[in-house]
Amino acid sequence: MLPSSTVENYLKAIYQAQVAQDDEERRLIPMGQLATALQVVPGTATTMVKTLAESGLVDYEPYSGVRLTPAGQKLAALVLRRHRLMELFLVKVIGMNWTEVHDEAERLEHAASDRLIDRIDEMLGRPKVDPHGDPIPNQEGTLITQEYQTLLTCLVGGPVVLTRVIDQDRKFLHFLEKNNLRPGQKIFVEARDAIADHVIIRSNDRQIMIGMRAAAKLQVVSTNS
Amino acid sequence: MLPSSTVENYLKAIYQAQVAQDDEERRLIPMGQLATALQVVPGTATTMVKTLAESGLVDYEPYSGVRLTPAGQKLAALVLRRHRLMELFLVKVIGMNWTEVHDEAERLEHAASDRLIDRIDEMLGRPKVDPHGDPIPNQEGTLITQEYQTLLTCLVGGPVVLTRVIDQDRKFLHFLEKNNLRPGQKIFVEARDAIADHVIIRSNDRQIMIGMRAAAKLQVVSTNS
DNA sequence: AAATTTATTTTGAAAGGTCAAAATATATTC
DNA sequence: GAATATATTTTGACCTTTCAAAATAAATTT
Repeated sequence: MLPSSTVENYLKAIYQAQVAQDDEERRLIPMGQLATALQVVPGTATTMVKTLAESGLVDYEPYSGVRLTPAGQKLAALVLRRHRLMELFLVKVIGMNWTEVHDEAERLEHAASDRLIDRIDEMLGRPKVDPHGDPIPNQEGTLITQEYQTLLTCLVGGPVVLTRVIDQDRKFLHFLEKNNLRPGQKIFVEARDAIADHVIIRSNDRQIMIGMRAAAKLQVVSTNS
Repeated sequence: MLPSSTVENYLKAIYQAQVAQDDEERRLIPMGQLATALQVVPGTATTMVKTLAESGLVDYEPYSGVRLTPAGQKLAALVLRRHRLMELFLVKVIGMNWTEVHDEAERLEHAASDRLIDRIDEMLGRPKVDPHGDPIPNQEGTLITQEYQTLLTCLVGGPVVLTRVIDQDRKFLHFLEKNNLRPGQKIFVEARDAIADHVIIRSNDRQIMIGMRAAAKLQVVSTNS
C-alpha cells in the first residue's frame, strides 16, 4: 500500500529532525518535538507513530522517541527529494520567488509521480541543491550533506558566499530577500560582537546587522576572490 | 473552508456529466451515474451528495439526482480549469505524452495553488484547449464549448482536422497515438458504412478502419486545404 | 527522597470518506 | 395492475486522522 500524505509528512519530519541533530548515532526523536514539527497535539503523534511502527517504517520506544528504520528512511528521503526538486523547479521553470515556493512544494510533493519528478530532475540537470541550498537526495534515497561554516563561525574580514539558509519561515526569507541575501550572494563579514549579539555584514555595498540567532542560520563558504 | 479533493472530484464529476448531456435544461444527474463515474458504491455517492447539498454546492432531489448550484458550478469549473491547464503544461513544458498526462493531472489539480495555475496559464499563453482538445474554463469559471462534427457526422470524402478526443482511456489514446491520430492531425474520411459499423479514414497515407462507437469520440472540423 | 514540573501515553469522541448489505422507491414487463 | 427488475437510500460498520482531557511516567527542584 502506498503511503498517505500524512504518513509521508511524519516520515519527512522525523528524517529532518534526525538530520538536523547531525547524528550518525541514530538518536531517538522525542515525541514532543515531532508533534511540534507537525503541528499536532502530542497524543496524535504517539498514535500515528505506533501505526508507523507497525508498518515497519520506524522504531518506537515508548517515553523515549522514534527513529526511522532503513525502509522509513528511504521513503522519507524520497519525499524530501520530491520536495526539493519541486522547489527548484518552481523557481527555475515557473519563475516563482525562492522565498515562497515552500508551501506550494509542500503540497505538490505528495501529488507528483516518480516519473514526473525524475523528468523534472532531468530538466534541471540533476541538481545537487534546492533554492535554499539544501541538498537533494538522489533516487536511491541517499542524502549527501555538506558541512558549512555559518556567519557565526566563519572568519571575520573575509568575503564569503551565502550557500544555504536553514529556515523556511516566510518572514525570515523575505527579510533576507529584501537585503539581497540569497544563496549565491557574496558577503563580507565585517564584524562579530558576542556581547552585542550581532554580526555586521556587507552585501552589495549595503551594510546589514544580523542577530547571532539569525546569523547561525546562514551557512557560507569562504572565497578567495 | 476550502473543499477537500474528494469534494472537488464530486463537483467535477457532476459538472462533466452535466456538460456531457449537452443541456441548457439543467437536468439532474442520477446517483448511479455519478457513483460509476467516481468509482464508488451508490450509497457513498448518496451520502456525499447530501453533505454537498448542505454546503450549498448542489441541489439534491432524492430518487432523482443532483445538479450543481451556481456556487458548485463555479468551483467545479475551476477544478476542471486546473486539470486541463495542468495537462497542457505537462505536455508542453514537461514533455510528457498527451496520452499519459490524465492521471498525473488528476492528482496535481488538487495540490496546485491558484497562483501556480495562473502562472502556468500565462506561460502557455492563455490557451483555449488542453491536449485532448477539451476547452479550458477561464478564471471566472466560464466554459465555452465549441460544437464539432465527429467522424460519424462529418462529410465523407473531405479532409478534416482532428480537434478533440472525447475519451480519457489510456488504451484508447494509445491506439490513437499509434495510428498518428492526435489532435491537429489532418485526416481524410474515405468511407462510412453503417451496416459494417465502421468508418474508413486515411491519415499520413495510412488507412485505418474505426468502429462507429470509436468514431463518435473523434471530433473534427472540415478544412478546405 | 519527596514534591513538583514537564513529557508522554491513554481514553473517548469526532469528522470525513468509504463499503456491505438490507430496506425502500421507482421503472418495466407481462 | 400485479410481479419483477432496477435504482436509490438507509443502516451499521470500518479506517484514518485528529483533539481534549485524564492518567501516567520521567525529569527536575528543593
